[in-house]
Amino acid sequence: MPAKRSPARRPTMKDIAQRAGVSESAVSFALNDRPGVSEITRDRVRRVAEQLGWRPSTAARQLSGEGTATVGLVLARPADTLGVDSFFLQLISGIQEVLAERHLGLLFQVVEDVDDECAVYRRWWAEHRVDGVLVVDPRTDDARPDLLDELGLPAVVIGGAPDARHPGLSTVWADDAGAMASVVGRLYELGHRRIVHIAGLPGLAHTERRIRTLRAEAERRGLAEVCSVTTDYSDAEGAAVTRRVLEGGVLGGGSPPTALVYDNDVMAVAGVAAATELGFSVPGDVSVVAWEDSALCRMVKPWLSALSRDTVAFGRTAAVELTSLLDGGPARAVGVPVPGLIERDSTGPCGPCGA
Amino acid sequence: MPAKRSPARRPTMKDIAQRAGVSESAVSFALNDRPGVSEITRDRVRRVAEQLGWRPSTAARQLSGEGTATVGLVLARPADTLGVDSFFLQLISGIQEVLAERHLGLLFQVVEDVDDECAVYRRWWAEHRVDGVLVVDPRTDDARPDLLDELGLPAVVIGGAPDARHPGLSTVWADDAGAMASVVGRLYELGHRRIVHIAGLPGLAHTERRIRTLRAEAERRGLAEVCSVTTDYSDAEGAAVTRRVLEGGVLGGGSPPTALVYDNDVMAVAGVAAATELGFSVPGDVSVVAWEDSALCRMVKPWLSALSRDTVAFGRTAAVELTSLLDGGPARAVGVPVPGLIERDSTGPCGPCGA
DNA sequence: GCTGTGCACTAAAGCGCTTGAGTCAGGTCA
DNA sequence: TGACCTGACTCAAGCGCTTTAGTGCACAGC
Repeated sequence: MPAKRSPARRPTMKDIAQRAGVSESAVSFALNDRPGVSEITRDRVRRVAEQLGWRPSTAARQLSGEGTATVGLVLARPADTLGVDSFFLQLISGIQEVLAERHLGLLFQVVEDVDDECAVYRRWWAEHRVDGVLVVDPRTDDARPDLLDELGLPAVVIGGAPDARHPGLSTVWADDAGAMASVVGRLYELGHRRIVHIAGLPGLAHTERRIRTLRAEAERRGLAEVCSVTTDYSDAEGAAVTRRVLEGGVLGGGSPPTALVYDNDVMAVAGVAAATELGFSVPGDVSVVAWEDSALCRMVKPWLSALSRDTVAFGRTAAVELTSLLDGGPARAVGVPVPGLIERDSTGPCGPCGA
Repeated sequence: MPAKRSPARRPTMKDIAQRAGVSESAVSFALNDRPGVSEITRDRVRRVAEQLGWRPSTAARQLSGEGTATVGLVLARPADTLGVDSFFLQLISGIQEVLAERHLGLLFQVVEDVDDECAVYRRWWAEHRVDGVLVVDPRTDDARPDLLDELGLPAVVIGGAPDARHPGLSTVWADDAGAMASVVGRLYELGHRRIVHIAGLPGLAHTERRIRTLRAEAERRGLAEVCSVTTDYSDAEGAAVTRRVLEGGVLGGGSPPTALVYDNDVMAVAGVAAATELGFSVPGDVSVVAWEDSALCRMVKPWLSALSRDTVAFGRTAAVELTSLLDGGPARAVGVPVPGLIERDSTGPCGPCGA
């Protein structure tokens, strides 16, 4: 027989009942603030429970109809796209702040694509693993809301637009459209007329929203030479697209734009490097704005102007919505503050441009 | 009554039993590959289960003595330190690859410090939430191994040194000492005699190991002007320390070093920026090595020479060890390949230095 | 014919908790 | 005095599984 050190035993309600001299039910009532026991007994039970270091077994609790006290989050991005992006860890740490308070666990999974993600939801649901989920990276044509509806799994969509077709889902959304409009406005003010938007993954709801807004704003202002190019968010594509754009291969007329808006910080940094290599000075020849602020933006020269928002708070808000949903609250759509443009050194007036 | 769409019902073993015309026990035997049913019955049961989309309820399963099919990972780092570091997401995605295969869930939590981390372990244990845990950022004076021993929670320590005092814990470790020795060796070869190591958090086991090794190597080679400075891994401290070091405030004699070794990529990048600002050219005046390779290292000029390892594989290895532990395998200490130095443009021969 | 053996399968207990249906003492009211 | 509450508890069932101890049957050996 292996001399395995016998681990401590977990106390159960039965232990408490015995010690306190009452029935298990009484213990249950006492510990769950249900009527049916006197205050005196309740106190005694609570004390014993504390003293024994008792915590309810989530499994047992769940089996008798309560929830699992766990929410799920799945990230559908290939491992390498995940790398440098600081967004998710920040988001998650915001989420955790709220969940930890309520002793809710976070079940986390990384998968390759949305189909796998759906499979995970099904499995979690069938295995009774989670009470609800947080959905990130909503898409324009997204199978997930329908699925979650079908499964009856409470969910909040992070970064989606409010969606009338799924009244059961909460949404926490940032006003990308507003932010994009303000960026374009500011660039216009600085004299820029030729703008390229190096966007993120096509199909992502916020990517499409930004692209639409850019187009709308351009039309409104009568700018013909404005466009978006989608990428995979990687530094490699950021650099490649930047080269293509600056060599005149994208905008009409064969000449380069005077302002570039990148959908994340990683691409912006890579883009600036690429631009510099091609002999473009930033912001002399071309202005650069990064969507998403982070330490990265202050690690390169020139420091990048960036759209900054409080990602941790974003996560917190999402978690709060989910807990409220779990408490039986109504599904809602709540907005978070519009990202603000922090102007550092990578943006400037359009000099001898527009020629 | 609210017109709530009734969600799909989860099928249970009872449903399968009925449909297949056998008892629940038979179903259990069939589905768990236990003897006691004929192959014919087993097949029939399996087919029915599949057709019904049945998955075992983790709660029920656990309540009857099986595990929870969940492992835990807690990250004890303040939210802001978490930011730019690509290490953890990579590690986690490696871990996931292995866990997903076995349908193990990953319970994830971010906390402030190790005390909180211990509290989480206790809670998880008491609530029966996890079958085992992955421990990261081992420290020189670490309370966690003792605690996990006491709780009898299977665990693998990621990045620790093999630890004879805790025979129950597995360890997955990288040979930092070897890597540091090789870096010092290479720098020595290039003519560098004055080296400063901008280390990570003090108290972290691998930080201390690297510092010790650096000192040992310096002594062995008779280098007097070599030292380590600890930081919090942030770009801010990386830059600040770099300035202090280059202004001669750290090494004896008041003159700057000719080579800098940074414990992560973020600090290395920030450091190069700081050095450039002070008028030092890289690698002309000072060579720079980053410990941990990532896209970041190729986003700045000059491209950074870096110690590279396969972090995703690191995570995979750790997860494999944990699953083997859960299967009743023995605790082991397994090494992963020593990080290799990729020489890019930030390292070069020590020119007119050593004067 | 009887016991023995092996096999395929069923019955039922039990895991730790919640909960609806009792039970029982003490008080109220007619 | 007896019917009737009410508050404080206890009982026991049940959640969905696993598992131990059967049960019933076919076949073998004496």
